[in-house]
Amino acid sequence: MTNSTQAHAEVAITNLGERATEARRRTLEVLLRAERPLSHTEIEAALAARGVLDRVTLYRVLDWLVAKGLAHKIEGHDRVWRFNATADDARGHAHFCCTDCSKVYCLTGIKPAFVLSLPPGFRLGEADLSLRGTCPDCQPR
Amino acid sequence: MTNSTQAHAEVAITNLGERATEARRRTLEVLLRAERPLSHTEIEAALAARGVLDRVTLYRVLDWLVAKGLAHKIEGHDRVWRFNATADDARGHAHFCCTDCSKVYCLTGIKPAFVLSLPPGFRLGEADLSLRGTCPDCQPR
DNA sequence: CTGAGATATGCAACACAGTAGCGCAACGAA
DNA sequence: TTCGTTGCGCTACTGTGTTGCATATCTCAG
Repeated sequence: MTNSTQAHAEVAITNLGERATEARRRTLEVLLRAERPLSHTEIEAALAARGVLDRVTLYRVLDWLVAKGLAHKIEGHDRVWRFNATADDARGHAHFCCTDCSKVYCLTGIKPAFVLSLPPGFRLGEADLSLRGTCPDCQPR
Repeated sequence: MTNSTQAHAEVAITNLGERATEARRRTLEVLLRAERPLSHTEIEAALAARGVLDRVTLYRVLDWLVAKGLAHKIEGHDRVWRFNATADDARGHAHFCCTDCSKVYCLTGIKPAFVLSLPPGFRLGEADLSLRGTCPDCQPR
């Protein structure tokens, strides 16, 4: 499992004809292994286990991954970016943000459907549906 | 017009049995007069015309207005809160954020409709639909 | 009217995510 | 090897929002 994720990360990068540097491989690895979007800080912590990566470098690597389409970037309700290895149906799914622990989950099953009646002059690019509530871990039982 | 907005602001506050201080009146006034949600900085600038208000006080006044239901707080894509005098149908409408000038607009006509099939264990609180694109002012003509 | 308690405000200092500039290291092509 | 390009790390900075505490202002009982 561990090794296959490593390999997957490396292949994904080299397939684009890009340099699979240590920083990029390890960062993508962390994202691929996570089952929910991670914040910069969470990624940093995850990486720290095997040697630290500079804070700024991590920001740049994450932006790079997003630019190359290997990751996507979503915003929580705490003014923090979170990152996700891009899945098959990346575009347009909803996100769920726990108001308790503030973890974010991708809800790939839910897509926003809304009446597209923008006022004149507005041109639509993208739409995000973001839900708030409590996640399974934080359910008052 | 100017005076009626002033009066409206004052009445809205005193109607709640709360103290209509200078800071609160003027802040609410600015929000009432704006036709789109304003950021802290924009509000500060608008207030500055008639004497400055402390940055922190403004933050507190805004939170107070939100707590009292006189304003609501939305988040843009730039990690900045924006505030809006609460309209009749405040809950659940969509917001449009211009990717060019990053101004935010309320689209009270559009409400998210989505299939509510949350995975087990998730409990839904609120939902935000946020749209991105270019606003009328920023249309490449 | 006055004084005590509650509430608002202002100031300074802080916390935190994210960014800019710059030098050096690693790579890759000639 | 050399040289240009790309990536990395360090330091310092920006902008938004927050905390703590002292002072000012309001309210209301007496």
